[in-house]
Amino acid sequence: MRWEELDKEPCSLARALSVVGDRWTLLVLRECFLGVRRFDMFERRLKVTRHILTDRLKKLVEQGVLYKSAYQQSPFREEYRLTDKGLELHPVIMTLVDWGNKHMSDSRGAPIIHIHKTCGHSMQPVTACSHCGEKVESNNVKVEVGEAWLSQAELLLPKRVE
Amino acid sequence: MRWEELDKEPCSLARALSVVGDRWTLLVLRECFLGVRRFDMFERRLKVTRHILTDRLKKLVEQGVLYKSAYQQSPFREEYRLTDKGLELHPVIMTLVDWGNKHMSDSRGAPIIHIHKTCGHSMQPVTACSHCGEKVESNNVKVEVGEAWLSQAELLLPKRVE
DNA sequence: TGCCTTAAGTTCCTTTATGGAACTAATATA
DNA sequence: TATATTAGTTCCATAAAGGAACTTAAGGCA
Repeated sequence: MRWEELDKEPCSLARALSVVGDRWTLLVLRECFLGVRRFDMFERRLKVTRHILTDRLKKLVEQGVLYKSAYQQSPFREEYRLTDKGLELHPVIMTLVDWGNKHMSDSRGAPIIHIHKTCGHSMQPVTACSHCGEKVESNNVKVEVGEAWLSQAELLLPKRVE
Repeated sequence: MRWEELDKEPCSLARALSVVGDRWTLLVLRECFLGVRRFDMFERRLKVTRHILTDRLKKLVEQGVLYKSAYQQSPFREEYRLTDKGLELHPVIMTLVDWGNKHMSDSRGAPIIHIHKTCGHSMQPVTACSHCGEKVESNNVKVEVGEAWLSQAELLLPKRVE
């Protein structure tokens, strides 16, 4: 399979990765969540080459994750801001940060700390069930294919090995 | 910055992405969570070329996300299985699937449905605070740099734009 | 006026990575 | 003996990433 065909797959992970699954894209979005909006700020902070940055920002705008907003008229300049679709990637980034904190830290401990402003405490993100509120883990979740997708997605779920 | 230096950054997102942030890696892990263990099964299901698959599996083993386990002696064959470090990527994948379901679906609706086996209901993953249990969103979380990292990470958090 | 700076890119070129197909090696099976 | 299975490797063409220089449209300043 080629990478560009990923958005046609009957799988929401594949489709999500067709937007945020390549090099640098999630780091660009990290900057957005930290309040960065302008091209030169992204460039200085990410130290990524300009044409990769141009490409990623353009694709994120095309996908509706960011939008461009003029911040001055002469000369005309635009900045990049998160749409609602983009803001909803926050759990993805927090969950990745949490995994990195747990599994990629050295003796100095976690580089990043999340503070829940509502309760005032430092926190880890817990993935919970929207129905019962309990913590969800890989061994108590079953993956099914949506009805309308059954015909195209028959091969998505393998015959279970055990 | 070059991609290979990402694991040295004082940022857990960068470090996490140095392991799972390139093309195909998270799709390989999707297959692992669905029970796939053997090289040819990964290949048939992902339709990715063999040397990319070899490379990704090798890196995931090096990073401690997968481990190799012999399943027959003659000829000697090994399969790939998730370590605890790998299993803890489940929230990342679920959260990405949920975003894909919400934002990348067409008129047929979500391709993937999660069933919480414990309560028996279909569910969406909700990212909650480990301290108070409430739902966490981008506007009620503050990101701070861990004390031991302050000197190296002074530039990680930008001066706020507003 | 001429020269330097800022912001947001483009262009050019070299080095890596990806994608596709064919080849290898050690058995097992017909 | 010929073919199949499993897990790769090798070779080659195309695409993406990385680095540096160039562009464009102002604004500031000597």
